[in-house]
Amino acid sequence: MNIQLKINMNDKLFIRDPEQSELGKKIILHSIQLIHKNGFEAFTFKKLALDIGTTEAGIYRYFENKHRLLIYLTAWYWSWLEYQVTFQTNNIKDPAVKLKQVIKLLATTVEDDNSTLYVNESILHQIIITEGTKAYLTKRVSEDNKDHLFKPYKDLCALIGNMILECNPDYTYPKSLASTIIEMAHFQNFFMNNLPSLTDFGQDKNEAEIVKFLEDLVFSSIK
Amino acid sequence: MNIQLKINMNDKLFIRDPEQSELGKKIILHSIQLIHKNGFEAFTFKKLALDIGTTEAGIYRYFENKHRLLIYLTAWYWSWLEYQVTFQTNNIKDPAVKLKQVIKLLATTVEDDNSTLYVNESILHQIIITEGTKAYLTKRVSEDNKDHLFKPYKDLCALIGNMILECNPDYTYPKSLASTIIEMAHFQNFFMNNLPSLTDFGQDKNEAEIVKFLEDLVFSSIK
DNA sequence: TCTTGGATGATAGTAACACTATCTTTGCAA
DNA sequence: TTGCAAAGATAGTGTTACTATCATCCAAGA
Repeated sequence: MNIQLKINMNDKLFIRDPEQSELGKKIILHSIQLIHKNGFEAFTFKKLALDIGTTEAGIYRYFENKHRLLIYLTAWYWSWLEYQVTFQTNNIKDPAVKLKQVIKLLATTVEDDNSTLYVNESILHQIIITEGTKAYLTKRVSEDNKDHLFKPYKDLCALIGNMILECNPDYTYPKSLASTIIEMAHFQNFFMNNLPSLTDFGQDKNEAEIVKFLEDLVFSSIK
Repeated sequence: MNIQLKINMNDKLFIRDPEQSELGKKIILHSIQLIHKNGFEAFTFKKLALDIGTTEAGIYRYFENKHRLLIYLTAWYWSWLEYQVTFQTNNIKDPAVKLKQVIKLLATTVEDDNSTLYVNESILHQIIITEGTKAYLTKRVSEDNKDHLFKPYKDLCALIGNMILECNPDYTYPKSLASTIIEMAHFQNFFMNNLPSLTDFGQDKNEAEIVKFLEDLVFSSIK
């Protein structure tokens, strides 16, 4: 089976759709590599252009600025992850089993998905851990939200929130618990690898421990 | 009673101690105002100098760059908060009551503390919500951690972790739960005010709801 | 076959940002 | 009174974050 996955992106995220051209795809591919390598702060369109072999102006024809590109990458990731969640929980009847599967998907290193050609999901996952929150932790968040730039994130959160309600329809905080496990899946991972004393996983640095912590957190809460 | 609170800062955080001079104190005072007003990305030493009525070079004599200044402000805040936590939970015997008090301190708007003259804790709290994680979500995190720049944050986390253990010595994830409630006290607040559909507090935007959510989360987990 | 328009390349330019350097002035302290 | 450190004043450099313009190239349509 050779299926290709096409994620529809909100067209306010870009000036010209990067999926519609070779240069556009290169921008996505190389920006993921560069941001991963040097971090978002050190990432510039000049360096990206040099890396690709095009010019700065060329990049600006696709994205307004690097912050928009970051929002694009995060939006792409959340959309892809929502698809993964839907796919991987399909046909699971027991809502608790379903929720465990989701936690695993959130907190475990993703394998590179070959049905998307110019995105390395594994590296993108690393970027989301370190840079993901910077997409919305800005003064522009409300404006950007009005343009629906964070819809994929909110959709995933709503999906998980509903799964929580499936487990316990009386639980009072499904959405907050959903956003908590999404963010903590990433933060605990970052802490484990960089500031281990903030976690209980410092010894073996094992993602499975994060999964166990989150499962304990969630299932204790919804009981 | 007129007591003044002096927080001892790691001297790797600055080039010249801002608490030792008028100009230094102005830098702290005005940087808090400017970052709060325009956000950390738009904040520059040029603008800060103009705001204070000094020159760019003057600021650079105190702080290496704006990122170091941000780490300074966050470190100050966490130290101050640890003091508040210690003070406000003093003489409370029941560990559960203690922990509830801590959650309230974390998730509730702080009043400006008049025992610190040139820091407005209330505004600083807002900054920490939006910009706090940017202090450590960088490529430099390990180096900065080696210089103990995040010690106040880690100390607070350890303190709360120990309170959790006081409630239940058998709980497996005290440190991760501590870092979770610290971060979530802020994230849920940010979401409530900016991306409300990620929370269950969209209607009345009441911080007391966040407190209830966190209490439920914590006490369900440690049972 | 010609042409036309859209994508790209090449080049240039500007304002702001992130510093560094140097020299002068000020104020207080030995 | 001299001396020294903090602060002010000014200048300069390389980089970042764009914007503008003009040339080229290529594929689709007339």
